[in-house]
Amino acid sequence: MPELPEVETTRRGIAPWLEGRGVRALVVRERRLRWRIPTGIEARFAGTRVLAVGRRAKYLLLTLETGTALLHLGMSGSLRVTIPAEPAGTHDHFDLVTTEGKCIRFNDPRRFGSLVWAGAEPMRHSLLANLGPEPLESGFDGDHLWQVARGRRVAIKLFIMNAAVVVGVGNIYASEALHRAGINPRRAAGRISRIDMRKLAAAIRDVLEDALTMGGTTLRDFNFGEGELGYFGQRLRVYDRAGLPCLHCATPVRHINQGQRSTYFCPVCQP
DNA sequence: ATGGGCACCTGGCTGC
DNA sequence: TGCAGCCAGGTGCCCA
Repeated sequence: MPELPEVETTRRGIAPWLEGRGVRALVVRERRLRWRIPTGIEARFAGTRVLAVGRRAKYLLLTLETGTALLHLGMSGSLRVTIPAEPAGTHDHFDLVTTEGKCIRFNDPRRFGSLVWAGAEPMRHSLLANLGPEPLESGFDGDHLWQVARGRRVAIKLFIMNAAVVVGVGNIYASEALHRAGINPRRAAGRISRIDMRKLAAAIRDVLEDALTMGGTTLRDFNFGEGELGYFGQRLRVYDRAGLPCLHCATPVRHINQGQRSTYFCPVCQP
């Protein structure tokens, strides 16, 4: 499910249950995620306290008194808030149990998610060290895109999905942002004008912020039954709409493959 | 350095 | 109804 807005909504959902709380235990049922959950990570969690729940790109950062753990939801991961007595279901791979009796439960059918120990300086961890700017923070704009794209022949859609360029732009929002910016996803990144890159940066920001607003309203209470994070019912303009009319000009939306992923665009609005 | 392709997994849907 | 085949929202890593 998760693209950046979903990850950020998850962060906001679990933070109130974790920040400042004591950790009773980390209970691992399945270690075989994208990377094997290290044996002994439980000892880092037990008896400590959660200082902060942060985010960098699509990684959630659980900052404990003992160091920081990185949690990634992968393609199909989700977190929900429950109680330890609730029986764990299929694909409920681990629980973070607080001293107040709450249980943050990780579910991930495809097991592309991960739980990694990053120690005292998480930003120096190899998974975080080489990431580009956050799209919703200062440091990301069209000039940045234009500068980094110079000389690059890769298709613009793959370019904006590259986390070294900008983080948090997944397959859905890449198509959506390019449609909003009126840019053909197959154009070479290095041949896009500074003006168009400014449009694109603004479109990326808008798409992600819209989704974030939607998620915030959809998931006001992240507790118990409501804690399941689904995909937001955001109105997608081109994604998964092959053959359907472009919402702007009614031309049928086209579907192509780029880098083994689906891309959707309007051939008229995105020449 | 860059770009292209593969890998990791399960589940849901489609079509025969 | 059963089943093979295909597709899925991520991303690190290997190779040319």
